Amino acid sequence: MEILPQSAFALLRKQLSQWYRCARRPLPWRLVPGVYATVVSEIMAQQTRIATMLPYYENWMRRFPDFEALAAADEAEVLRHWEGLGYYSRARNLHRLSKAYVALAEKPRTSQEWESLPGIGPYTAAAIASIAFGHPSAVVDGNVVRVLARLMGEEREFASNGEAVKFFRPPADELLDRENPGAHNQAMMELGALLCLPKKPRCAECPVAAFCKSAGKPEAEALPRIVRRVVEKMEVNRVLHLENGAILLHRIAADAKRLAGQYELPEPKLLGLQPREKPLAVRTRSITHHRIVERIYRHDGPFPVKWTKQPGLALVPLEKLESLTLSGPHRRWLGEILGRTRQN
DNA sequence: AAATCGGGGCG
DNA sequence: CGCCCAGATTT
Repeated sequence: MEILPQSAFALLRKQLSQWYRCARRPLPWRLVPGVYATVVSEIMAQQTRIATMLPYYENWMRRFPDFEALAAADEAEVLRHWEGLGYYSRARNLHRLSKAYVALAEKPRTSQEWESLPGIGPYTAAAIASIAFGHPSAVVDGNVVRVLARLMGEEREFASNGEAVKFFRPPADELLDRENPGAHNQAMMELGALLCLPKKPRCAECPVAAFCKSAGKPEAEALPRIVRRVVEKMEVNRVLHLENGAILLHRIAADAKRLAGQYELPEPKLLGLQPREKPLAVRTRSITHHRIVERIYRHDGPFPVKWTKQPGLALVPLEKLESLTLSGPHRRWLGEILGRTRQN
């Protein structure tokens, strides 16, 4: 896998590491590093922008400062701290991981050892082993795929993100700075996050532009070429019903595939209602390849069918909302809608 | 190999 | 509305 002439590798690594030392963001897991901080930050960052997960990270570390604290916590409280971040299996797996970790006499160190723990795949295992233990395992995430595709001028079309990750693993391994793998891996990702942007890359500021086949060219923006899934649109109606300082909520079944055990505003069909003309509020959210428009209708009663017969429906006093895990952005919605309703 | 997870922010 | 983010797991 010929990326560059051998003589160029050492200089590229040096340019990259010098840039990284100055340009790296002062992220909390860099300021207060450690094995636990690395694990939590890497799992929270999966498929999630750093800016999005940052407040969750701070809150999480206050409540669960180490593996022991997390292992001792209830799953309900763990999920409550993940509420709104999405991909909730990450939180369950991190909880399981902590319980397994504290029970281990020999703690995992290598990438291979970490990958046997729940929620740890190839990327996260390599990240933990390199950053927290200095082991020479190269990471390949979305940033690294983009940086390498442009560096190498790789124009082939990949059928999926996974295929691209597989393709760029050998060159990532070859390029890895084995003397300083943690900083090198983070530098590659930081380059993708700060300069080698998906659109309008800032090649003029790039420390490795001299080695890059796409630097300064308009073609850079088109790399990597990955076939993306079509976005599916969905529409959902929901009912807001308030009664004596309580709100009607639907608890999603514990064995449901998605959002198990979480609370949401009930859909009209659960209550035998038809959505009326004018929604109280309209909210849009998205997850992976879904884009969901949700219309929230106010209903003061009465109900055509006795809803108390429906499983999972319950009137929850507003002051008890704090301890429940609400689905996705529901807590934010309720804050907005109830705040407005109160004024009316 | 492909689908799923039903989150969010940006241009 | 399209794109993509420090991906992993299930099918």
